Amino acid sequence: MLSMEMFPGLTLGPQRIGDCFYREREAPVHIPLFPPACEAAAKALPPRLLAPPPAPVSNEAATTTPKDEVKMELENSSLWKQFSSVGTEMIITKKGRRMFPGLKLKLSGLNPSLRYILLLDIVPVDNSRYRFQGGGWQAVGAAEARLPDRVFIHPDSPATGAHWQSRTMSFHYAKLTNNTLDTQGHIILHSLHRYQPRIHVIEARDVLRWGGGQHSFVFPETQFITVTAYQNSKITELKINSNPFAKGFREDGMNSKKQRDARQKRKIAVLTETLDIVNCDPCDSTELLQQAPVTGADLQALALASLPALPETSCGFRPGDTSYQDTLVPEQSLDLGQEFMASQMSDISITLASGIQELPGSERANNTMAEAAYTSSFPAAQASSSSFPSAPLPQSSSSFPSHPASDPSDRSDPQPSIPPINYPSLLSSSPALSSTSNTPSLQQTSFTFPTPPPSSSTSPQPLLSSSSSPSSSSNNYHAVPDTISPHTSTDASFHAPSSTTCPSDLQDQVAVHSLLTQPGQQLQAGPLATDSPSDQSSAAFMYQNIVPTNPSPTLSTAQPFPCQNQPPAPVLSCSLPMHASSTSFAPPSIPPQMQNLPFSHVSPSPAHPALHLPNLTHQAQAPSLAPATAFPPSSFPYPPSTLPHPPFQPSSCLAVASSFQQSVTPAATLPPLAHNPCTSSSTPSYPAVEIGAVPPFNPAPPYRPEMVRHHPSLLPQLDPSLPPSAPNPALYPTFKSYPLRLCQDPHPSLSIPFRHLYRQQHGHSLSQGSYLEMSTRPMF
DNA sequence: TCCACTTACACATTTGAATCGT
DNA sequence: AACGATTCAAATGTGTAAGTGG
Repeated sequence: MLSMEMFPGLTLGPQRIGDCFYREREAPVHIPLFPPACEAAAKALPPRLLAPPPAPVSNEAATTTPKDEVKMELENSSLWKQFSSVGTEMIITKKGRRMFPGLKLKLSGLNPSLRYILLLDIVPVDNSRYRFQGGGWQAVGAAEARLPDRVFIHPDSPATGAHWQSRTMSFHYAKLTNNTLDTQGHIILHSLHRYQPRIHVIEARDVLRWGGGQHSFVFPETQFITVTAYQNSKITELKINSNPFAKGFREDGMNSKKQRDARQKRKIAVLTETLDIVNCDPCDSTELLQQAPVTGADLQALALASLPALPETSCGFRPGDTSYQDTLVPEQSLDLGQEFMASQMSDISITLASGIQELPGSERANNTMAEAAYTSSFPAAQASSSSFPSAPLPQSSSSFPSHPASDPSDRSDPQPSIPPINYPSLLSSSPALSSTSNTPSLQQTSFTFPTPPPSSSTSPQPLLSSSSSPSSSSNNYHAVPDTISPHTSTDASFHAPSSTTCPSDLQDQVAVHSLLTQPGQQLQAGPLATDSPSDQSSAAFMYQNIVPTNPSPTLSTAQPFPCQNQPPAPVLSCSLPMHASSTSFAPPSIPPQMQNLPFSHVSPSPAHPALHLPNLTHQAQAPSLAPATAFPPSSFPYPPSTLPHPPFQPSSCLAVASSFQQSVTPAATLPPLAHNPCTSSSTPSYPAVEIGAVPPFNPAPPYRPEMVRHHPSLLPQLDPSLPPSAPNPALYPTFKSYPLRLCQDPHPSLSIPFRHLYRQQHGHSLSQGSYLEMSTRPMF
C-alpha cells in the first residue's frame, strides 16, 4: 500500500487508470454505515470517544533518529486557533471550495537530499453529524456513509527535503466539495460533519517508490465542521476579516452590510420606478429620483448611483446597475483580521510562486500579532463552551511531552507565549492514519495533484526516470491507494457489517482512549490503558501503532499476512493492500464505529479480540479525535461524554512527525476476503491488526526494521496484546515498496516521473492544476 | 414550517496577456 | 529585439440572499 507504482510510460489507458484509482463507484456513498446494532452502539458512545485525538508524540521519541526529528509547524496556527476557538466552519460547495484558513506549513528535520511527497487528507473526527443549535454545535445523529478517500498531493511533490524546508508550504489549492460525484478530484466531504486535516510527509526514494518513512501531522486547531452556509456569525466575521477575498464584505467594503442594504434599497426603488415607468412617462427621471430611498450614508451612495442610471432609465433603465456607489466608500482596514489576512496572503503568494521566498520578517510579525490576538481571545473562548467540546484535544506538539497530564485549565491558558513553532505537533504516524482507516473498505483513496504553481521553479527535480519500479508489483498498483488512503482511517467509513460481532461501545471507547488520549490524561483510560502504557507518556499521541506497521516482508509478496502478531500498524497495511483492499474494504454497510474498532489493533491479536478492539478504535479514530481534544476553545461541543477530556494545550501547533517507516504491502497483507473489522478482530485467520493497521496513509515505503526498533515503544504499546518490549525485528520485515502507477500525461512542469500523476485521466484538470485520483481497489 | 442546500449576485483578488517605454 | 514595468480583462475566490426541495 505504501508504495505506489508509477508508470512513467503512461501505458495505462484511461480505463485502466480508472480502475486503479477510482473506487467511488464501487462503494455506494449513501449506504448506511452502521448496522442497526452497531449504529445503536455508536450512538451510545460519547462523541469524544468516537474521535479521540492521536496522542502527541514526545519529543524524545521523535528524536530517536534523524527521521524522527522531522517537524512540521503550522505557521498560521494563531489564525486557526482563532477560528477553532469559535468553531471552525468550512464551506463546501458542489464546485469545490478552498479552505480558509489554509494550511500554511513549515517543515524541518528532513533530509535535504531525500525526496518527499506531501499529502493532505481530511478525515472525519467522529461518527456524528452536527447541527448548529443554541449558538453551538451539537452532535445529532450518526454520520453519513463515508465518502471515497481522496488525497491532495502538494504540487511540488516530490521534492527534496531542502525544497520543502526552504519555504512555507501551503495546501491552499486543495478544494473541498460535497459533490459525491465530483470529477475534479476535490476532497469530498459531508456537510455538517466534523473533520480533521492531516498532512503526511512521505519519503520517496524515487518516483516509483514511496516510503522510506512516513510522518503524519495533525494539528488539532485545524479541525473544522463542513457547512454549505455559515452557521455561526462569528465565523463569518472572522472569515471576512481574515480572508482577502472577502474583503468586500468588510464594513468598509463595497459589499458590506451597509452597502448591500443600500443596493437593496436602490434595487427596490428601481423596480418600483420601473413599474411606475411603465405607467409613466419613460423620460421623466424625476420620479425615479424621488422614489429612491434617502437616508443616512446610503443616501449619498444611492444618489450617486442613481444619477448615472437615470439617463438610462429614460431610455432603458437597468435596475441592476449600481456600480457607482462603490467608489464613494473609502476603504479602511482594520483590525485584527488584517494581520491574519496578511499572513494568509503571504502564504498564498508563496505557495503560488514556489520560487518566491517567504518574508520571514513580515510574516513573523504577522504571526506574532495574530498570536497575541489569539492569546487574548483564545482563553476566553475556552472558558466558554468550546466549539469542539466533545472531542478531547490532544495536545499538539511539544507541549504534550513536557506535560503529560495537562489540566483542562491549560486549555484555558492562552499560551500566548508559545509560538506556534514551539509546539510540537501531534504526530500521527501512519498508524494513526491507518487507524482511522478503519474505513478502508469503503473508501477510496484518491490523490489530487494540483498543478504546480507556475513559478515553481523550485519544483522538485525529477526523481527517477526509470519506470522500472523496484517493486515487482507494478501490477499491484491498486494497492497503493490503499496504503495511502488517508481516510480509511476514520471511523465512519468503515464499519463492519456484522452487527452482532460489532465491537461494543466499550470497545470503541477503549480504542479511542488509548490512542487519542493524551498521556497522563485522565481519560477513562480504563480499557484504553491497556493499549499501551506509552500512551500515557508524552508519546501517547503519536500514532505509534501505525508505525510498526509494516513490517512484514511478506506483504510485499502479497502473501497473507506475515505477521499477525505484529503491531497493528503493519497489519493495517497488510489488510489494506491493494488487492486485499477489497477485503479491507468493508461493505458499504459497515458502520463507522465498527470500522474504527477493528482497524486499529485488531490485527495484532486475533487471539485477544477484546484487547484489540480498543486499539483498533484508537487507531481509527485517534487521529481525528485528537484534534478535538486539543482545542480547548473549540466551539464544537460534544454531548456530555463520560470521559474526561484530555487536557490538551491548544497552543500546540507543531506536530511532531512520527517517523514511521511503514510499508505495507498491500497484496500480501490482505486476506482474501475483506473482513469486517469486527469480524476480523474475532477471526484469528485475519488478524484485526491488519484491518486496524490500514492507515489511510501507509505509504508503501519499504518498511525499515530499524525504524521499528527505534520506536519499539510505539509498536508494542499499540497493541495491548503485544509485549511492551520492542518488537522483534523479524516481526517487522522490511516493507516492500509499492510503486505508484503513473497514468497519463505528465504535467509539463513536473519531472518526468511525476508528471503522470498530475494530469489525470479522469480529466481532472483545473485551472490551477490537474488532479489525480487514486483509490484503492480491491483486488480479487 | 424548518432546515439544508443550490444558485445567482456583487465584490475583491489573482493571474496572464497585452501594451508601453527603455 | 529584448527586457521590465504597467495596464487591462478574464478567471477565480468569497459571503450573502433568495429560492428550492425534503
